[in-house]
Amino acid sequence: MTSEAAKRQRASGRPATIDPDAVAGLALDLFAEHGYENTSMEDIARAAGIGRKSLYRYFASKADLVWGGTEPVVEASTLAFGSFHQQGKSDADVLAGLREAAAAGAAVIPDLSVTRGRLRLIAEHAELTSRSYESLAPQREKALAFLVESGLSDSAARFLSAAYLATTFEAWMQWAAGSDPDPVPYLLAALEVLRVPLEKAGVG
Amino acid sequence: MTSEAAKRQRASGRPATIDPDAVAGLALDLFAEHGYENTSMEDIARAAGIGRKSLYRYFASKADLVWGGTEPVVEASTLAFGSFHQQGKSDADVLAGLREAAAAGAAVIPDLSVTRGRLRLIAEHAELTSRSYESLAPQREKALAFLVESGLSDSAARFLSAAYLATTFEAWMQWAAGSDPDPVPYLLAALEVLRVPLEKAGVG
DNA sequence: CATCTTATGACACTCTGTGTCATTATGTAA
DNA sequence: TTACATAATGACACAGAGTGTCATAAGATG
Repeated sequence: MTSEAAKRQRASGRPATIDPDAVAGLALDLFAEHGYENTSMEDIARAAGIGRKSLYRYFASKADLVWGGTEPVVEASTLAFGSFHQQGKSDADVLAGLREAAAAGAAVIPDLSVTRGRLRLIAEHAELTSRSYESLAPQREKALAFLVESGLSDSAARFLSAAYLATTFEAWMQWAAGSDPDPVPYLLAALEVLRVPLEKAGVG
Repeated sequence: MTSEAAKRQRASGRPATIDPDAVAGLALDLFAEHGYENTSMEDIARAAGIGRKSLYRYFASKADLVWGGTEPVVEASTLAFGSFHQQGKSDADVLAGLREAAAAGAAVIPDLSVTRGRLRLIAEHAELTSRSYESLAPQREKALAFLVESGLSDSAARFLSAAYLATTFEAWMQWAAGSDPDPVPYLLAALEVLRVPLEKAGVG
């Protein structure tokens, strides 16, 4: 039994026999070998030795096999947002908070080569690229909350958080397209195009 | 025969009998009445008095019925980018070019109330919101080309165009959620969060 | 061993999106 | 008027995503 399976273990009842991480990795291998659209959910289930319905119990969609494991990144970013405030820094320098959060998110990724493979697969398929808006929604919410707490108007905070997500995603894509080991310089360069509006205001 | 059908008319052969605009409008009505996911392509085809296959000949996907008619907006934005350069303005003020392009795009929309309805439908369905990345791709390319021509590095231009699209989309969504007649103030406010990096450089 | 909990997968279903192909309608030329 | 070319049309069939139901299997607990 893997650690992932152990996590799902309850006090009683049948324990999980499927390791989601292993299945996702296997799916990524199949996608790399035969192509994303040429690999059906049934193919993946068969290769994993499980049923198609069981596969859907762990992954709500085919895209979830690629977009996945972002919870630790969001969690690390959220912690960075929180500690940034706790350090009593100025609200005027919210951009520094965004930079720290982006870097903190990147820092918790265990295997960057796997992430690079996932991002390249995402870049190659519009169906997966589109998914970014949904998949990054939790990060957007955390950034929005941070910006509102920093004193920005709701409207300005929404604009800035939208730009924050779009630029950092673009940074990750640029990093994935190359071979540089460290994504952080890309993230910092991306955030250079952002600024906090002087009036901190929205429309009007 | 409508003007739209006339546009598709060739020198010879059977002329089109289906008006895509009418079909899309009818589809929007059905979505509003029964909900997006409760309305199948077959329902729409039946209501329009055509076959499902014919419906797919005019609209590549169900989402295309909602995301559609953006070509004039892209065209107007592109023209604004071009005339901005022709006026011999400084490359340093590329943000003004982005503002003009965004406003020019909004100016060519014939019926804003229809656009508001479409955007609200998009806001309510993650499936449609996700589509923004693909649907806005042409605008992203035009903005990217403009920024590169303005002297930005390819990397910085990609970051800025990503932020441009994300913020203007967010502006449209905020406008659609309210009742203000003019979307331009939202667009201008959104672009206030952008800046041109001083070194105009990318990573490194 | 009995029982409870949960994973599992078989079955059936709707819907999206695609491909093929015969048919029909209409404009143009002989 | 008669071919003829062109393109719209829709009938049929199909793969695959995603969902719902339900009987069964398997392991943990008492």
